[in-house]
Amino acid sequence: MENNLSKSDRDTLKAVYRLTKGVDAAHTGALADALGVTPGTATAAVKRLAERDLVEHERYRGVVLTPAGRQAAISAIRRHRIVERFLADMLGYPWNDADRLAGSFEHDLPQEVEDRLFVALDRPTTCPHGFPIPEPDVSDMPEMPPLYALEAGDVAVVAVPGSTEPEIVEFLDTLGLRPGVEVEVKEKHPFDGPLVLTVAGKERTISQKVANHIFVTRSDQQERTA
Amino acid sequence: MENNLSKSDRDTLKAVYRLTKGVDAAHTGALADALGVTPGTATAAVKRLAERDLVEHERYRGVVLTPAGRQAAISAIRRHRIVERFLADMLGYPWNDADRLAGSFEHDLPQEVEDRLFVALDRPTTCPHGFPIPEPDVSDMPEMPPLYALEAGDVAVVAVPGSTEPEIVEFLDTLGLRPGVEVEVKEKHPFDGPLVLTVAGKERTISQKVANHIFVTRSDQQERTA
DNA sequence: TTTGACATTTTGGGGCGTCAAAAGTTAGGT
DNA sequence: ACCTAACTTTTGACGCCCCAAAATGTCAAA
Repeated sequence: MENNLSKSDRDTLKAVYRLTKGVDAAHTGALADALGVTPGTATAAVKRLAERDLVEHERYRGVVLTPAGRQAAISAIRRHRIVERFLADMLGYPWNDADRLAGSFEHDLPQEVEDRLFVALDRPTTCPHGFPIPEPDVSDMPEMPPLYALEAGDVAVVAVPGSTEPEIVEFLDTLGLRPGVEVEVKEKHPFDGPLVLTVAGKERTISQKVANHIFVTRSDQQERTA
Repeated sequence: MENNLSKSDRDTLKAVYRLTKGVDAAHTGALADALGVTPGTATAAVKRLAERDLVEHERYRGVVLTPAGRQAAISAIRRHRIVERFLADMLGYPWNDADRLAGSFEHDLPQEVEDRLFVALDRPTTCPHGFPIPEPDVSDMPEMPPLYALEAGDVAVVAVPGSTEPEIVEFLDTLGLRPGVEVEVKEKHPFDGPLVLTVAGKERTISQKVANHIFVTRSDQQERTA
C-alpha cells in the first residue's frame, strides 16, 4: 500500500468522491470539468488510480472508488477542510476565498503539520462552509443531502449554505435559512417544481435550484411505516 | 519578467544566495550538496535560471545572482522565515523542526496567504532562529556574520544561535551566548584557533567550530583608523 | 610541460502531468 | 439496422525535474 499520492491523484480522488454522491459512477467528462483539465488528462489520472486499486474503472462507463480510495479521498477532504478552517479562523478569510486558496497549498502540507493545525484550531468539527470535517480513519461521512432531496413531511436542520455564490447565500439569509435552523417540508411540487417549507414558523417557497444549494441534516424521525 | 518560479528554482536561488555570502561565486558542487541533488541536476537548475537572467553562470567557474535573482532569492527567504514563524508561533514547533518543515510546503503558498500570515503573526522581524525577515522589496539583508568572522577588539551583539543541532544550542546557552547578549572579542588564535571573548563580564574561550554557529550583529563602532 | 586528480557539464533515460488531436465506443434517432 | 453526435480513450508530444555515467574542462604537482 504505497501511500505516496500526488497532488493530481488526491484532487482526482476528491472529485470522484463528490461526483459519485448518489450516482452509480462518475464519468470522465464530469471529472475533467471538475478538475479543470482535458478529458484525456482525466482518463490518465483515472488509469493511474486504477493501477493502485484506489478506483475501479469500467472503460467508457465510469469510475467508482474502492474502499481504499474512499479512505484516501476522505483524508484529502479532511485536510482541505482543516486548511480552510485555518484560512478562515487564523487569517480571517471569508469562506469562499478559503475554499479557493486551500486547494493550492494543501497538497504539500506534511501530515504532522495538518495534525498540529487541527489541534491549534481547537479540533473543529466543520469547515467554514459548515460541512463536517471527517475523522481521520473513518470510511464515510455523515450524510448531508441537499434540501431538495427531502420529501413532504420531512424535518431537517440546515447545516450549511453550500453555495459558492455569495448572492445566493445572502438570499438564503433573508429567508432565515441559516445554519442550525429547523425546517419542515410542507409540499414538493412535481416535475422539479418549487418546495414549500416552514422556517421559524413562517411559510417559504423556494425553487429547486436554490434548494439544491442548501444542505441539511435530517432530523432523526425513526419514521416507522405504520 | 515571467514570475513563475518552480520549487526547484526557488530553492536553488536560496542556496546560491547563501553560498555566495562573502565569496566570489558558488560552485555547482557546493550547490548540489546544498540542494541534495546530483551535480548534473544542479548544473541543469543553474542553466534554467541563467536562461531567465536570474543568475550569471560562467562555465566551470561558478554562479552569481543577478539583481533580479537576488530579489527573488530574498523573497524566497522571506517566505521561508514567515512560514517558520507560523510553525513556531501558531503551532508550537521548536525552531529546528520549523526549519525542516517549512521547506516542504512553503512553495505552493499563494503570495496573498503569505501576506496575511505575516500580518496575523504581527509582522515579525525575525524567524525563530533569530535571523531577520527581509522586507518584501529589499535587495539585501542586514549582514549577520558568524562570530568567528570577528577580530580581536570587535564588539558585537549575539543575534541568533544559528545551529540546527540542539546540543550545540544548549551548550551555547550555558556559556551565556543568548540572543541580545553583547560580546567582545579579546583574542583570536591563529590557524583557525579558538576565540577568547568576554560575555557578560566573564571570559570565555570557544572553538572555531562553535564560533561559526553563532551569528552576530556588529556593534556600530565607526572605527576610524586614526 | 605534461599529466592526473578532481570538478563540471553533457548525454541519455525515466517518471509525472499536461495538452491537442486521432481513434474508438456508445447510444439515440430515423 | 444504420448512422451520427457526443463522449471516452489512445497516441504523440512537450516541459519539468531527477539520476547515472560518459565527456569535457581546470589546475596544480611532478
